Amino acid sequence: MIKKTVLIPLKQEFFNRKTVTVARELLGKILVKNYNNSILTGRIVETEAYLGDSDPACHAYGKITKRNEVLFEKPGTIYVYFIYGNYFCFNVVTEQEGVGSAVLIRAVEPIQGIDTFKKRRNFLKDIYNLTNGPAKLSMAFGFNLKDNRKDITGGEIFIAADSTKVKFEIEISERIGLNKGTEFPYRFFIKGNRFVTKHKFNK
DNA sequence: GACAAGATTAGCT
DNA sequence: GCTAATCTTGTCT
Repeated sequence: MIKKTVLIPLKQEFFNRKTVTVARELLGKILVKNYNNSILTGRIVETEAYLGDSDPACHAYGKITKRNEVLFEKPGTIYVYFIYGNYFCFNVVTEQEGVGSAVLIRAVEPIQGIDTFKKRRNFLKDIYNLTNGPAKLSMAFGFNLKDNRKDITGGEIFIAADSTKVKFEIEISERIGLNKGTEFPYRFFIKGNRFVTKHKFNK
């Protein structure tokens, strides 16, 4: 049922564009992690754009600190941060070096390694609940602070184009879970996909 | 050195 | 639908 596909990492140029563009085009792409000789993959179905200079909700808004400096690195850098005590969120830095912007991966559709995902998610049976949230997918893929600052264009973690070329419609909404900057329509997700986070905007 | 807040989730009602 | 859990980071003293 799962076709063997050739996974070629997206290059740095892909991320060296406007954050909103990258966020939209990341939909349908394949998130890949090589893990102890096995491989974990998932189709990206939901993203959010965070723009550094003009976006109060972005970690990079304001001044550079030790925590957010990764956001100003070169495009294609992985930015993982810890939140609410227990959870990680997985971002990819966009635009040119020195611009503090990134795309948050909010949800993926599991493709390979579902057994591993389930194990990491406390043997959850409902696959629609495995990776439909930024912290959930980070748990399933095993992302943590050790992955912060890594290069996503060539390493054990990367994003590949979808060779199956499945067609889908893109839906846009306001972002989720923020106190500031919620008015920006920077959230992108695949219309009708069951692996998108269940939320008020998604009803 | 101490404290408050946060791009969330799980679990219970 | 609501609330607790949980800890890193930034800011202030």
